[in-house]
Amino acid sequence: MQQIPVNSILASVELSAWRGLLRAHSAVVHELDTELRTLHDLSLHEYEVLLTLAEAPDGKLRMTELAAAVLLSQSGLTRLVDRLADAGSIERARCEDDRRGLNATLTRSGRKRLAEARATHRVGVRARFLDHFDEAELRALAGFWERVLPGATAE
Amino acid sequence: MQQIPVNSILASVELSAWRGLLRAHSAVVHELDTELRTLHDLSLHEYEVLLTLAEAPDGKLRMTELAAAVLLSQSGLTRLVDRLADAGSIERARCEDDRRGLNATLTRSGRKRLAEARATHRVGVRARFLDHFDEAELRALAGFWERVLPGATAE
DNA sequence: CAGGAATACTTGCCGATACAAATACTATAC
DNA sequence: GTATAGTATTTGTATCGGCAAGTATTCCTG
Repeated sequence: MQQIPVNSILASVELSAWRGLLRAHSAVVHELDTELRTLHDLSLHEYEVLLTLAEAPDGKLRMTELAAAVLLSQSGLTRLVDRLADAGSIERARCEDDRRGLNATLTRSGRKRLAEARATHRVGVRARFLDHFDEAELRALAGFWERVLPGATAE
Repeated sequence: MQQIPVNSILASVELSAWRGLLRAHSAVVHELDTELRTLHDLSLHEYEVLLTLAEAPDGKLRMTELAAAVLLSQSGLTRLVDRLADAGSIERARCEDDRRGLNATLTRSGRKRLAEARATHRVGVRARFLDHFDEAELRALAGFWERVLPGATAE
């Protein structure tokens, strides 16, 4: 898959492809995060938690599932949910069939908050990322990520 | 550049392209970081600082340049360099022509540390990212990042 | 060449996150 | 059914990184 000598310094295309990813990710994510914080007092991670909950089958998810979905450690998620719960956007309910577990759900206010933020974020992601590509390229990108990630890239 | 209704929910290809980026970045970076920490007691950021210094024209860089190169705030860089200096990998020298500034340089031990880590990291980046693509795709990726980043993606 | 603005860097402080240990509950083995 | 192991979550503690304020030095303007 490569005709570059295997132990050499990374070739220039490789560097551009790899470092470019780091830079692009950093720049775009930082801007989107700042935008959400400024306009909606929500971090990108918090936004993703609200969104993930909104899209969950029954509108509820276990803490562990939520942590996996937003790429956060369990303890990280616990505190993030603490914050969202303090803000009244989320509620935790002891799971009836397995009383170790908790289901997080959006409150009415959380749903409202998400709807507002979602409009902002959708536009932001388009403007800073998606609009730079045509549909074939987006498809190509999606395919690339599947190769890199053995696991899922699904919505 | 898009035939998707502008205010709709993000279409599925878009989601895969965007969320895939987030996931792929997170997974790959996390693994590379862990690898460097485990094998060389160096974070990815620390590694990048050492590498950036090694590749600098005179082997030295001002703190500000370094901060920009590794995508860190100035204060973040100050502390990172503190750590590397405590570890004996870097030295800070008051800049003679502008005595506000400091030049960071690698020590002999820092150079050695970098050389070791570099071998690991090169293989790691290939295995987890670069090897999934052929050369044309790498070129395509590099081009994508240039679009997303108005600024440089150069080595 | 004095005084004020700008620049380079560091420090004080704080928030976010991770890892490991603790807690609470469930499942399994006997 | 009790003991043991396993799972779900939280809490204790530490680190990393950011912002804003502080210090030192240089640049600019008259």
